[in-house]
Amino acid sequence: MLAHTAIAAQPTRVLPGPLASAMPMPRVAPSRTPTTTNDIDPLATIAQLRVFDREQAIFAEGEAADAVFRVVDGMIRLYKLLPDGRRQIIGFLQAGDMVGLAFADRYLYSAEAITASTVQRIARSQLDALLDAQPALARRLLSVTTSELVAAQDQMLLLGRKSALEKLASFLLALGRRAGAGRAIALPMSRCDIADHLGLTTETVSRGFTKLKTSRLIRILDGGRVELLDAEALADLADCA
Amino acid sequence: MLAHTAIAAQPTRVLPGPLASAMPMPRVAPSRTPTTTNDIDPLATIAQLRVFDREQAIFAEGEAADAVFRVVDGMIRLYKLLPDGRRQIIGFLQAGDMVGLAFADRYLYSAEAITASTVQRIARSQLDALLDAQPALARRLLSVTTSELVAAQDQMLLLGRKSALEKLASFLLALGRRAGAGRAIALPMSRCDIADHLGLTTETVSRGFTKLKTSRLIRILDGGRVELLDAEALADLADCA
DNA sequence: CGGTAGGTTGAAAGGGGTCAAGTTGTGTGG
DNA sequence: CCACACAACTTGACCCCTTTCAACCTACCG
Repeated sequence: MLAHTAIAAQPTRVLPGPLASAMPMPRVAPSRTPTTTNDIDPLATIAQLRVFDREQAIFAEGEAADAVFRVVDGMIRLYKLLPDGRRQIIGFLQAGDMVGLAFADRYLYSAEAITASTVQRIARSQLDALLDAQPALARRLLSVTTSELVAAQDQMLLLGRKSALEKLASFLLALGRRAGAGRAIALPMSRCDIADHLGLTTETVSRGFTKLKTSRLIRILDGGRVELLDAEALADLADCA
Repeated sequence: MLAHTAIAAQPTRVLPGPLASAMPMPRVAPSRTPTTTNDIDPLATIAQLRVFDREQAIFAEGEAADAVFRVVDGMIRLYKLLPDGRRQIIGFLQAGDMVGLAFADRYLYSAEAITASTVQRIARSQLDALLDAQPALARRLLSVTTSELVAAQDQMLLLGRKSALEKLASFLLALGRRAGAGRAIALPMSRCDIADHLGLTTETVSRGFTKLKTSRLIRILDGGRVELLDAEALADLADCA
């Protein structure tokens, strides 16, 4: 349950701010947030783009929380550790998700890039100023945070009350819902990451994948991708959650 | 893991709004929220006070979410159910806590009074209007919601990675932190409630209490109250979380 | 091609669940 | 105020799902 091989704290490249508007417009929490305003994103104007390598740390639990982040591209894991090394992955973040909206003075979890990732970095001081200037922004952030809270509550139900196979089915369906469209899902995270997200061990996750494969509910494609062959049966397995 | 004997949906008494200001001023999420403004609470002006009996339902998962609530007195449980009846208690709410800030059009969990409770009911339409009139309120709600998210993340770590005894110790310490002051903690909820909050069974919770008792870490007082005899040893057991 | 990390599979052990039987506590009615 | 009924809680014995420990396989990368 270890292998936390985060390498460095400094991003590979730091792109200056103005380039932000040249990037593909990041949506705010796609499929989870009912976006109310569709005008130019005010956050993008004060964000600094940063690129992180695979397995690189973005910030660590306990560090001064001087910035919040929004994922533009790639995948990030957020996790908390117990003193003896047991790890719980709080969530996997994809394009559009916000990170670090804790409003505590220290980060309460760690963040690492799973794949090479691009994130917007928004300094706390600038965010506070922007919140003063644009009060409507607080309502959008409230909406985003509320969506995260809903996801967290679903995860509590999963962790507290579901069996290993139910957890795995729920996890794949949730990923599928985010990916939408085709039924092929990218699984860039390791079995260990999945285990630490679902409160299981790598072995149990692996056995679960095998069982879902032999039951013809999923199919493993190349490049660590998975196809959901029978979403309905999976939903049944996942106990409707 | 069942025994969900919620009785009625209508509150016992409905007190008219103006009385709100005569009640003891509810703090916003005590010990979890750094209260920034100390002026008269704007929510109280549009809130309607309601009293619920012990074991009475406040709202149920799936109902139209036409109001949010704030606990003035008593204790509330929030929970989600799986189709087969397995229950996960999302949280126990006490004075100052907010309920139902989901901003979905349906409640995503159920709420029931554990003890006789007084809550402020705030209609969604009125809350929206108030948010328009007082943009600063959104930032306070954002702060409250963020605190809930932090608590939810701690709970994920607990559910996913802690042993039964560690879960129980963490739970008692968290309650103790909220109660503050003396080390006697009120435990108005049943063993079944605690079990459904910690992802355990009543039997395991009961065995845990016995073990903590015989280890002289806690002492059971009358009226379902518990005294933490050795908070440090408990914190050790809880793995610092 | 060889080394290594990640993944799969097997066998055994254990923590917590399940089932069952007491015990305590509490609210109600006589 | 006491007696009863019922629910909540506790304790014990057994079982099972997941973990643990271990071996092996596979893929990627130098």
